[in-house]
Amino acid sequence: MSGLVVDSRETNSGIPAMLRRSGVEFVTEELAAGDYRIGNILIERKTGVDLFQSIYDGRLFPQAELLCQHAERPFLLLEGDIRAANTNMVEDALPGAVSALSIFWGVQVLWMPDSASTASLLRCMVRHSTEGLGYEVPLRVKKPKLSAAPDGALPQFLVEGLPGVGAETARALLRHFGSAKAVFAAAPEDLRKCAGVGPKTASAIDAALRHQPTAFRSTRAAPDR
Amino acid sequence: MSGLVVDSRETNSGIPAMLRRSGVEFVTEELAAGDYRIGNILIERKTGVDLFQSIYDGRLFPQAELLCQHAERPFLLLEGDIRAANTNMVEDALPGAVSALSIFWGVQVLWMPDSASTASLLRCMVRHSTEGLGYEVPLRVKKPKLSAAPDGALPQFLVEGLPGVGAETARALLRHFGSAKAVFAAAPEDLRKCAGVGPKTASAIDAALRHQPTAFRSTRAAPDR
DNA sequence: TCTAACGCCTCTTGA
DNA sequence: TCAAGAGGCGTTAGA
Ligand SMILES: [Mg+2]
Ligand SMILES: [Mg+2]
Repeated sequence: MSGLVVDSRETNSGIPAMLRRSGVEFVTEELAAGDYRIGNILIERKTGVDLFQSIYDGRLFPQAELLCQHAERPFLLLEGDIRAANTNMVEDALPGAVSALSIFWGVQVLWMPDSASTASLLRCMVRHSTEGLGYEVPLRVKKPKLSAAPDGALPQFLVEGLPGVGAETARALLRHFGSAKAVFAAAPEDLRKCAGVGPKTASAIDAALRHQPTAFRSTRAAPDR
Repeated sequence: MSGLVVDSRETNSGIPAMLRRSGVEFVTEELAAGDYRIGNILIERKTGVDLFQSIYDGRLFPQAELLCQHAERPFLLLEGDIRAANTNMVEDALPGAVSALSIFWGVQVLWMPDSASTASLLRCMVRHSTEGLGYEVPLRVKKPKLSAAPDGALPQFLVEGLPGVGAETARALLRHFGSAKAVFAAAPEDLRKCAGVGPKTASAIDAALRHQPTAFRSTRAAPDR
């Protein structure tokens, strides 16, 4: 996917320089909307002062509008101590603005404490959207290791993966059927014979085991669009 | 449209109380995913500590997956000085997580400085999504397009419980055998036909599935001695 | 999340 | 066809 484009007016924020220093490649252009573009992502960066100024003179929503016209995934990236910048507006101005931006325009509103963090975030977003994460994310983490785990740890862990099955039920199932393999092979009627498994859990288990997945979320490579 | 539903476990955050005080109506339920639901919007709220804890024990992405399964518009609402909560993790973990959630899961990430602002934000979101802004805005909603949540998460989760099997191998096994049930029923020789499974992994898997545990570590009752 | 270390798998080589 | 070795990839652990 396409790389990073930085709006020429962002130069004096110091962020482009930080990006360059950390080896991020980008081109500088005058963007019609937003400050940073990464593929279909378009980011408007604002300090607290910028933000309240925009709210004050009614430019915030038109700007969001513009952002939406130029990209599918609009972001507002707030930077620094936002609340301190609100000198003469009601407290609810911030939540109100964020709510409207997110609900009506689909704008994501992020916050970073300073411009160095903003640069890190941009660096990450560029990497993720051009190269992906580099691996598929594991859904199950902290497995009991085979050696030096108590006798029933691994089978219990396996069986606990079933929907509606926690530690108690997992043990009950294992006692009843003997092994994880047997549990996984059991018919729903037989599962129900085990304490803690009712009709709902039994059919959820059966469905989970039989389900033939067709698609997995991929994080290894850059997302398509 | 529909009103606000609050997860019962959010009660002690103080936010439901604030909402009630400011006259927002809501019902309390145990939500399967997320903390607040407004129509097709589902919001998971996290403080900095929550966030890093979730990253640390690998629950963040599975949670995001769940969020995506339960709503068309998944939100992550970060609260407070997030970065300050990162005590012992690589600095890039925060931007990395935010970027990944947004890019790969299509989660809309928002930020509010504190829980009072969160309450205001929720109040605004309820109002905005049920009544509109209340005044005329140049409205051009462009929905961020979310790819439909893939259906492989649960089977992958189950199969990943096997020793030596991570995200990659779990998917390979599921593609090869079709369902978790089939994977768990497979003979070691057949497991080996699958990329990523050699003799060691195959027999470790077989052993884990066949093993008949005799003892479980019990924490329910006081230890015997 | 990222980073680093480790272990396993696969493929190639060579006989 | 088999055995051995190098290299790459995937899994794990730790922060
Ligand atoms: Mg700007
Ligand atoms: Mg929460």
